[in-house]
Amino acid sequence: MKDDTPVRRSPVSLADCNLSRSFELVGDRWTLLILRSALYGVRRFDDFQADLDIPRTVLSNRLAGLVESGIMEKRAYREEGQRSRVEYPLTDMGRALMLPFMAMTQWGDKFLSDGVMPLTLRSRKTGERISVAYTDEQGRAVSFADIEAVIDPDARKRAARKRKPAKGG
Amino acid sequence: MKDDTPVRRSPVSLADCNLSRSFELVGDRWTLLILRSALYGVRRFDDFQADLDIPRTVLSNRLAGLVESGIMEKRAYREEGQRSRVEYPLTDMGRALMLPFMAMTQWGDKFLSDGVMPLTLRSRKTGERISVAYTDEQGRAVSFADIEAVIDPDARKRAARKRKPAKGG
DNA sequence: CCATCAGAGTCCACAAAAAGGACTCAGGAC
DNA sequence: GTCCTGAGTCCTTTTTGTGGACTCTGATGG
Repeated sequence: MKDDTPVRRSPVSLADCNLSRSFELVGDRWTLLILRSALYGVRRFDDFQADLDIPRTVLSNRLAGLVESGIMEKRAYREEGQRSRVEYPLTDMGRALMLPFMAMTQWGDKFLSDGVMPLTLRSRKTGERISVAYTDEQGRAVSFADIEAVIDPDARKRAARKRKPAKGG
Repeated sequence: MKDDTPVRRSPVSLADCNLSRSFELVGDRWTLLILRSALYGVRRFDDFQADLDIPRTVLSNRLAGLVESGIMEKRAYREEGQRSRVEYPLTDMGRALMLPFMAMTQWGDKFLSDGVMPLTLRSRKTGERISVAYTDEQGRAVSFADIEAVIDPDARKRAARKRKPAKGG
């Protein structure tokens, strides 16, 4: 973001930063791996457990947290002549994590993969390879070099006003 | 990715998945926060420490890991008439994390923010707001609904061949 | 009606990692 | 020589994770 100016502190406080807030919900090794499996389609307790070889206590805690955050849902399901069981499908909020996760996958593809990519995206219509990139308002890709960050120094105040609009919002 | 087929296991093993490999390097709460500060421009040990209020032992360990991964660099710097000290700038590999991190920020903006965004991106040329999105090969934005995932079942084998090309690569 | 099975957990003992604070070490400046 | 600052290390306490056994529930089957 900066090239030679010495930055001593992040310009956005941890409490106001939507990135660090995201990390509070999903920024934990097991949570990230659970979400990876979930985005691949896994939904059931024992399937997560076997897929990731995660301790059952940890899985139980993480799933509860993800449900509380609204990223997953806890729901009963019933297979043919089976009794009712529980599954953990992603909500819209959870499915929206596909974009950052694919951006991260792309990063891994580039820097960690020997050039082999087990998972790629393609267009249903044209079959073209799809990637994640910066785009402008017309939906045209923009190179990283042409981008600058904008910090809104009043974000904290405006957030406070939004939360209790009685006091002047 | 799937809508009603029951998926029992991830189609890509943890060892082959470039997403889970990425998480091995950066998928830890403190590591993610250190990288956030680094992308904001922070570089020095005590600055990271104060910015994040991170225990010094943890910071020390994490920075060593990030240097070993090639995400950060450990380098001496010298200010005007000061003695030489150490800084931790991001490498190209580290700076490339801006894309997944901005994708994650966008997710936080949408789901966690009350609509307030302290950090946004804009085009240096046109001033337009920049966002992160799926794009096709011509650099045109594509909606999520038009995308499908493609799994390469031979990725594991091809990766092995790439790593020791003497045996037939 | 009793035993069995599978999914979805909980409980407990042990190990690893994080938190917090004091301490060290190096090299200029005073 | 003494002070100061940046960049760590060391040590103790607390928290979290790990791994395995155990529980609970409701269908199935003999």
